[in-house]
Order: sequence, then C-alpha cells, then structure tokens
Amino acid sequence: MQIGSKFTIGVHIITAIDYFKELDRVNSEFLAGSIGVNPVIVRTVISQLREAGLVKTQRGSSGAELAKPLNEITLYDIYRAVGSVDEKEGLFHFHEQPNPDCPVGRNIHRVLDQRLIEAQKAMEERLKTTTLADIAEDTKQAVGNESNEEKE
Amino acid sequence: MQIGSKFTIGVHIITAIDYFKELDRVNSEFLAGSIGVNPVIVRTVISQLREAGLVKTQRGSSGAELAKPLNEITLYDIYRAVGSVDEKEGLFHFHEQPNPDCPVGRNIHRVLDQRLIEAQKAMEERLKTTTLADIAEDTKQAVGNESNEEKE
DNA sequence: CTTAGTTGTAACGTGATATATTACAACCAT
DNA sequence: ATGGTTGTAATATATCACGTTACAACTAAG
Repeated sequence: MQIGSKFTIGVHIITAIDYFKELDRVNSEFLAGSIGVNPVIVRTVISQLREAGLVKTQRGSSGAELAKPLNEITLYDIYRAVGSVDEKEGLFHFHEQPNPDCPVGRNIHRVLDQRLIEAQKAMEERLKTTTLADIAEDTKQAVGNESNEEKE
Repeated sequence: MQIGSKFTIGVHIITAIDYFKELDRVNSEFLAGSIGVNPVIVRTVISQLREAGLVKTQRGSSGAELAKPLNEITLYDIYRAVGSVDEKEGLFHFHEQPNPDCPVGRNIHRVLDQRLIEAQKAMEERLKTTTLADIAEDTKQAVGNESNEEKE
C-alpha cells in the first residue's frame, strides 16, 4: 500500500507556482503539463490546497498564486491538505473484529493503538521539518547544477 | 489509504501464540476465531512470519510456536514480514510522469525523494522500539485489570 | 496403513479506492 | 458577447485488500 500521489502532486504544484510566478500564467493546464497528469486532477488538488489556505485561485480567472510565504508551508501541511491519511482511520488499518470472548482479542486494541499512533506521528513530525522554501531552494540549485554539467 | 490489516493480524497472531502456548493448541482455526478473520488469512500471514523466521509451523502437524524469544521480535519485524510497505516502492507514491522538459518536473524527484524516505524511516524506527515482549506484558496486565474491575 | 485433521497455497470473487476522463455550469477578461 | 478558465459532478477503469473455496501434501493416532 502507498500514500496516494496527490501528496507529491501537491508539492509539485506549489513548487511550480512559485518557480514560474513571474514567467508564465500558472494555470491548471500548464501545471498538468509539468506534472504529467490530467488537468482535472490538478484542479482537484488545488481545491484542497485552497481549502487549507495554502494557495489562492479565482473561478474564471486564470492562474494560481500562493496564499502564504513558502517558509510557512511544510510538507505536512500539504500531506494534510490533500488528505493523504484519513484523520479518523489513521495510517494503520486494524483488523476490525477481534473476538471479545478472547482475552487477547478484547485487549489487543488498547495495547497496540497508542504505539501505532506514535509511529504515524513520528513520520508526520518529520514531514513538518521540511518547508516548501527548502524544496524551492533545492530545486533552483538542482537547475543550476544542470547548466554546470552542460559546460563541462 | 492505509497500511493493510495483515500487520495488526500478525501482531495478534504472535501475541496469541505466546499467550496460549500452554493452554490450547494454537492452530489456524483457533487464531482465526480470536482475530475474527478467515483461517486462510491466518495461514497466509503465518507463512510470511515463518519465512521471516519469526514462527515455526509444520505441514500437517497442528499448532504454531515462536522461533524467537518475544523480546527479539519488534513491531517492525512483523511490519516487514507481512510486506506492509513494498520495499522498492516505498510508503509515498510519487506521480510517475513529471515532465522532463520542465525544470521543476525533471528535478522534483531528486529534491523530494530523500525527505520522503526519511519520513518513512522515522515511522519505521519508531516501530523498532516496541518488542512483542512489551505487547505480551501489556496484554497480561490488561487482562489483570479486567478482573479487578469485576471485583468492584 | 488407513483415516481424520491440519497446513500450504492456488484460484477466484468482490468491494473499495486511486487515478483518468468527460461534461458542464459558473465566472472572468477582453 | 465571446473565449478561455475554474470548480465539481459523474462515470470509467485498473489495482488491490480481503474473503472464500478447493485441494494437494503432510502428520498423528488408532
């Protein structure tokens, strides 16, 4: 199982909105071309990012822009915005009918749950340590390294 | 998305094998009753636990037993044994066709990948900190608390 | 050595979900 | 007014988790 690609698509979207903000009109078709998915997917993800207060768009008017400075947006914000993991269900799917007539069956939940939550949190806390400013900077640097390679 | 229930089923299985080792014959039907799933599911998971060197079983001969002491089995061992996350694909599904003609598209992978791996690792390292001895102990304690509640 | 019971595993069914795609109303800019 | 864009619903498709049936391989016990 895997966390859906809407998460990395969301990161790509915000990175591209920033990267191209002065060059192109960053609309859903342009983004779809950069990401390699259908424009409707892009608009869906952008909708979720907008609801989370990360980007601004206007119906009918072309182009998206950021609603926050890059250094105030973390990977975790995007992960949450696109609903990578259902908040109630959690990352780990527990088998649903442990037997209440069995001492192990009726206690396994309370014994395990907290530890699973903590493992999930460890991952999420890690996502909070990277901001989109980090991603944007690394991207610009990667692009810079490309032109160095050309010169050689 | 969620990590499949085979993980918690695996934990349940090992906990129950230990818990009932002197009382019952712990076969796949018994375990299936405790867990609340089909016996074939149990046998499938046990197969994976066996391949990982965690439990011992014998074709035709009833019952399963542990291949290692409980304190040498971590939640991570089970998580890996049952293939909760594909080792090559990783926890995060990356969109597969970022545009190589776009500076963001052709660099997003190298900028993001390492950070996603680290987030996944943070979760997995956390799973390593709990052994099945901890789970077994907490289970026995939970069962003990039950009888206290009865007395009141 | 025969019989009952168990394990291991293949095969298939089914429902849920991720992603793609079509369609169109609401809206903006010119 | 017109053309282009956004927002979103509706539908299609593929993949996957889990359930279930079936049966061969095997053990144990009479």
